[in-house]
Amino acid sequence: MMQDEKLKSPHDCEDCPIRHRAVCARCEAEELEQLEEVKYYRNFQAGQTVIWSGDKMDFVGSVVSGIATLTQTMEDGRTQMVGLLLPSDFVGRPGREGSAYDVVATTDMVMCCFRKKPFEQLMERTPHIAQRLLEMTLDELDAAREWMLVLGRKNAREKIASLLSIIARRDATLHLRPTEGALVFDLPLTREAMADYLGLTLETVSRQISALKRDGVILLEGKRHVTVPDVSRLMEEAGDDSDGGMFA
Amino acid sequence: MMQDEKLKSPHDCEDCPIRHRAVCARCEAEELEQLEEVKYYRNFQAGQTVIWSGDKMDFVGSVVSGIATLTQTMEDGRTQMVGLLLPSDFVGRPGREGSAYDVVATTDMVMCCFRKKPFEQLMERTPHIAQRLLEMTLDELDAAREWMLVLGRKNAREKIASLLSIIARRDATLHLRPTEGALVFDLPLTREAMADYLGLTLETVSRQISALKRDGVILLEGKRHVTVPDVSRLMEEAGDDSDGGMFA
DNA sequence: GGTAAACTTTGACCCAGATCAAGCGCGCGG
DNA sequence: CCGCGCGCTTGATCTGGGTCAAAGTTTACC
Repeated sequence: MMQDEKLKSPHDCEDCPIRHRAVCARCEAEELEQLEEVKYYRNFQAGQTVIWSGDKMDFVGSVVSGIATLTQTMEDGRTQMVGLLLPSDFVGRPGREGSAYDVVATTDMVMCCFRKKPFEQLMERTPHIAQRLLEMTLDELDAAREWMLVLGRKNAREKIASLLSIIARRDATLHLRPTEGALVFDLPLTREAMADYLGLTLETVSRQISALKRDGVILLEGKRHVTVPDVSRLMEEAGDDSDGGMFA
Repeated sequence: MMQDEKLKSPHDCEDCPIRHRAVCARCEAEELEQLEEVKYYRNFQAGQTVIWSGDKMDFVGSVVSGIATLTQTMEDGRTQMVGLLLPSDFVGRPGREGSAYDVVATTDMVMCCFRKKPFEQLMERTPHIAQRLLEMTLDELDAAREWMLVLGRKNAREKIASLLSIIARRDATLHLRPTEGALVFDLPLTREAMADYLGLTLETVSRQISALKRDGVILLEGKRHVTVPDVSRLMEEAGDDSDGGMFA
């Protein structure tokens, strides 16, 4: 296991790729300067654990690039993914010592970290940060509740379709790819990780993906590269309102 | 359907039963005065809908007494409860027009409502409110994620045990009932509502409750009055660490 | 006090998804 | 170039919880 390196900030907040969507989105130039003082970057390799559940966290931060997962594990080993962290998502909880979940990088990842104590103090002085964090937390809560519907009431095929459409949607907003009608993206998760997200076994995930492919809902190139020829068809399969405000 | 009544505030914030746990918990006397100006109370009867999903909300507020549920419904009628609102819990989302969920009173309920616009403005001026709301939202997010594990990975018996232990725990913190060893409480939900919370059918809920009773994990008086003779036994059945910090 | 409606329990049966078991294909180190 | 390991697919079988059905119990309202 190579140790992750702490780098001197490789770039300014000003031209940070997540400048306008992360927890710092609303900050003024002067507020950014204060953040820069407690900030540092960390690189993680695919597969590396960022934080273990229960561990003391001395930082919070934002995903700059790459993808991480948030998972919970029972004593007997059953695991449930409870969050998928994409660029601009926030990691850690101000006002709490330890992490409640395992955070694992599933791809190589760069995080913009803030030392926890100073960040918490900064938050008290800087409403722009607290406001933005509240907004992001409310969004995450909505996402978590939407996922509760998926876990509690959807069948395996609908679950897979739901996951694909969420990844597709987030991927689309990320690197603004218009692609009229069809969507193309890479799955950032193994079949097993998908199973952990969906409350299924990896075998069922594999079977349902094969079924969606067979039925023409998706096209696969290799195991990970997905094309969705008809997005509203996918949404139907997910059991959601078709075209739920997608063309906004 | 009798129309709910809008009452002139029946009591002062100062002696409000949820004064120190609701969104106003951190407010100073002077801040409370400002809140009082935009506040009013509403009573709901058991079974009454507080807000329909999608409806425009012109207020936010706190549950003062009674219990409400937050549910999501698919077009074909499948429903999933995504939240249980107990006294001091916050209803509504600042910065969003409509409600994403149905909110339904399951018992007679009193809500302390704030007109939405003025509340939002107040929040910008009053860090104590925003801070507290952030804290409460983070707690709800943790609860939602814990519930994702329940929905995704636990079997029916563990689900029921999890629900019982959550209700017992929240009930205990509510009206500080020490009751060494044994816990006693009333189920605030029908079997069907429990099923909607747990992603089960009401038949399975009924069967598993009977099984827990048969096995001596719980005692029932009538359908709703529950005694838990051994809390750590219940936690075991739920698949959680036994005595997870319960005796704090 | 009686009847209807709502809620709950229990039984019989079935099926979606879990489990167990092979085997494939690709990338990597030797 | 080979062989090993990991991720993935597919098949066979099993089972927990869903579905359908009936009947018991409580509550609410005439």
